[in-house]
Amino acid sequence: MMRRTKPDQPDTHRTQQVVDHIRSLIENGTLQPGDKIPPEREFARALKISRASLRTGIGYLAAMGVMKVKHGVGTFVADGPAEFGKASLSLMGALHGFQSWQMFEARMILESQVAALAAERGKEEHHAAMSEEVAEMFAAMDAPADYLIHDVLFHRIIAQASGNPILAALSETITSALYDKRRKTVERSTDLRESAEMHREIYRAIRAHKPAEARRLMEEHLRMAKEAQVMERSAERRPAAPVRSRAGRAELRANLT
Amino acid sequence: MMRRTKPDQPDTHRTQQVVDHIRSLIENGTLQPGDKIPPEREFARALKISRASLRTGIGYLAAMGVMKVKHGVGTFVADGPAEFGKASLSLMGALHGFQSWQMFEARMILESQVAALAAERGKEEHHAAMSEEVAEMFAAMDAPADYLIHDVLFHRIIAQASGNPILAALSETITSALYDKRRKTVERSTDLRESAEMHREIYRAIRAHKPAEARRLMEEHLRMAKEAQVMERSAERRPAAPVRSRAGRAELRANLT
DNA sequence: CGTTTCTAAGTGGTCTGACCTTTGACGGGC
DNA sequence: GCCCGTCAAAGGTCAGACCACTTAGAAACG
Repeated sequence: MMRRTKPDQPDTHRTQQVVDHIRSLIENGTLQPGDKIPPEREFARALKISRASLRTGIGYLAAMGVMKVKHGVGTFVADGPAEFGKASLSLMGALHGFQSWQMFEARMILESQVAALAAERGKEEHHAAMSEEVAEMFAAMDAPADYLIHDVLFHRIIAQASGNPILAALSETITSALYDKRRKTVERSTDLRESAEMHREIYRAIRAHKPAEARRLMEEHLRMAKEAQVMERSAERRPAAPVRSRAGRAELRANLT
Repeated sequence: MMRRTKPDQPDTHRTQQVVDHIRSLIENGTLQPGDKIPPEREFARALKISRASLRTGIGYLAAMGVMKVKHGVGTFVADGPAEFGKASLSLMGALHGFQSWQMFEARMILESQVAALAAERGKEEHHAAMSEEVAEMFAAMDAPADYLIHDVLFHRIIAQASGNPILAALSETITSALYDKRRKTVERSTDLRESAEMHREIYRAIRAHKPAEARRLMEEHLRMAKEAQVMERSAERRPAAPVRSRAGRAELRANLT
């Protein structure tokens, strides 16, 4: 019964093969954040696969934020703060009907807890960095765009100070989505002084290792930030996409063996 | 000075073009979860791009969990619960040195808050579904694998009952990563009765609309679950990958215009 | 007639190899 | 010494052929 053309290897799919290979390179330390991988043609030859397949695998990793591709320069291992796919949130928003208040709610829950952890575990280096950003915020109160940058930086440092990179990555995912939206309306903001002062208070609570207070202040801060942003885009388009009804019982079973 | 062969369009990169096109199809309701997109050859011709480029774009969307491709069948819009790239967490774990306790900590923070929200907002349909899963857990106490499935389902329903799909997606991301790990050790578990009873208590707190109690019980449950899992894989490999030191000041500035 | 098996069409996966576009660096001209 | 043209390197796109997996319907069998 003439056997198939099944030479030998189980020959897992190429994409998977590439991802696994690079994963192992990262795990054993051969590749570190910021490193450059070999040119596609060369790397493909080394892995004994076509350049097209290699590209598929790299594309997959790039989509998840694990790698960064620069046209005409090379492909690198991501080195910024961990994050779960920038486009991800907005894409999934379109797909699952995410609402603005839900983003704020999620952010509030995450960041307030993160602030509490930062108050428990923050080290001197973090306090110094936070202090610096607060100072920069006060200095940039009349330059909304600059202010925003230091605002984001401040929150990023807190996330780092929490000592939990996973929570930091989750926060980063939501914050960066919000940041993109914010950048468009920030020029209209007012009361940056009050905002800066709240940041200073949060900073003090964290430096003084007061978790409960840090959490409370962060919640208050985000609550006000939300209202401010809603106000900033008062006169704006309201497409109001039709929100499809929620999942049925059946689809909950997805991915369970 | 002879201009380039620049016919007309700004000609954004192909991948982006594909992603944007599909995004718009989703946003205007032409594509809904579960729908199938046209065959690659046909779709590529319609978009006036090569099949290879189309595939790159689809690959990007698939990597982020927005689409699902099935060899020999077709490509579909994802329909399961929202999630941020399954492989994502484990890949990023390798890259940023995620630790097990950090996953549990993140899960505890997210799920306890989610449980509180579910207690506030849960509807009858959710209570019914939760009740059913609890019953199934009691019925599967001597079949760890089955038990695990209903366990995951139970938590998934709570996430859905929270009324915040973003938080649900974040929980799902972490839970599914933990689920993969757990599946390997679950056969060794004991005390499933106690676990089932805790689930029942959580269910009761949510049904009774007691947020604070639901949060407390969920925290307690996850704390025990963590200890149980640590115990399950007592005699196991401990590679202890070298955790690279944390980010420097510079890389914090990433992605800020 | 019902069941099993085979076959072919449809669709995603991979390969090859050529050509285009973007960067960055080197080096000559002013 | 500065500016700009040129070129090599590396990623991006294309075209077309062929491979591999699924499914459904046809054909053979009981």
